[in-house]
Amino acid sequence: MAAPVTPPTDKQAAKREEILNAAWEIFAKEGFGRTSMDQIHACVGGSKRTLYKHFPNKEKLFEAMIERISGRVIKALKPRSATESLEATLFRMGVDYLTVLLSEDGLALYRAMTSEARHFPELSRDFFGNGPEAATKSLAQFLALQQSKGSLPDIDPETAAELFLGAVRGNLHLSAVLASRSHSPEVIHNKVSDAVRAFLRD
Amino acid sequence: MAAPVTPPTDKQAAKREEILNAAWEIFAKEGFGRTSMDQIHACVGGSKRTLYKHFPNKEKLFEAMIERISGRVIKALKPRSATESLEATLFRMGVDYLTVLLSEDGLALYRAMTSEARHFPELSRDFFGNGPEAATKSLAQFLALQQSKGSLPDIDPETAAELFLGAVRGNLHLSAVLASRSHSPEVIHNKVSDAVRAFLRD
DNA sequence: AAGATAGGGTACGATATCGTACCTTTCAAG
DNA sequence: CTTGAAAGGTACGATATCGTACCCTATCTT
Repeated sequence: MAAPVTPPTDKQAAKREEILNAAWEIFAKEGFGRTSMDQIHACVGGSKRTLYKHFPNKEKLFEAMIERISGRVIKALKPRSATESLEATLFRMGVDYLTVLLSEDGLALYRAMTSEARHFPELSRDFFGNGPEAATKSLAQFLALQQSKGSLPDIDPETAAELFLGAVRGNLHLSAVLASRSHSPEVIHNKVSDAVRAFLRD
Repeated sequence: MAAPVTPPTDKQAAKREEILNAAWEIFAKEGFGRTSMDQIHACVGGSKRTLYKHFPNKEKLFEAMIERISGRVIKALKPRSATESLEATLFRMGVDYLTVLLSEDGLALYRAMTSEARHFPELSRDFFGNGPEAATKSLAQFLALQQSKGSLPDIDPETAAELFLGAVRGNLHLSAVLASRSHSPEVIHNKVSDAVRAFLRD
């Protein structure tokens, strides 16, 4: 006997996705406080009953939506395996990192997590841990490998990774978040290039 | 004849301060959306009429409060004149910068500006311009001076300043904002010390 | 084909919030 | 002492929002 209560899982899942997409659309633009369930309901269509069937309240909807988009953004942050030279790898990692951070979703997610960190502490802690901190650890691992090959001076790799990624962010992230400045790929490339040169002292 | 309509300006100003302090207390903890005028009114006491006499609505109160606290925080960011060695100056500037950024008010202000950047764009733009950007420019000026003395390689000073301050922030700021981690003065000192060493390549 | 189950559409109750109105109290000036 | 403006105290109206209740349609199982 198949589970009798969830046979048409596909449609339900599709509806769920639809709701989450609509919710993100509005939450990302307006923030948690200024977004009403009625707005989301109007955007997604259908009945309020089904909306509340999928997510029992606004908080739960917000959490589910954040976990979803967070997973997506963080996946884009995962470094690809490094087979190029030290300099090329640093450059590529920096560009990838900044590109995700400064993407529309990356910025909206960061704003949402910053705004609601006090009211959704586990959520934002997880975001930090799986996002920026994990990225730092990944880079640190790579740097440790390079040290074992003698291509890098013997500094604490995690410290070095943090310094490098901080330098890569520079003021770009702050200016995007606070001053709504958008940054072209060229600007990103130049900034990362500066950081790599300074890091490797060329 | 003294101005007949505003003789007790002192009391009015005192009341205004009181309101702004109460407002900051709650806004900083709860954010704009979750703070109600009734809460502020209850906290400051007195009549709602007088509250609205000083600030015609919630937005204006928020703006006035942000400008006030922002001015205070930014003033603390202004670098003292540098008379020590290059290394000592960099270190001191870094510590001062991080200390302000990671202070309770600094973090609350940053959260507020990030959360409300879309709805108070001039406010957050000014905050970025007078805060982090101005700090970068100050440091750049100092670095340019050092270059003219030959104590530093010939890189674009503003770029170098941005890289340095970014490295100083590292993950401390992110972890404080997103993961509510607090950082002792020792941690701050160590982090800045790392950044200075890397920057000067000692 | 018939009934059960999910979903659409909308109205509703409870509550909270913004900003105002009204009346009373304080307090300084003439 | 009188008087008039500023501030305290509180009630109120309008509106918005969260979550639920109802009722009707469509789709899927047996």
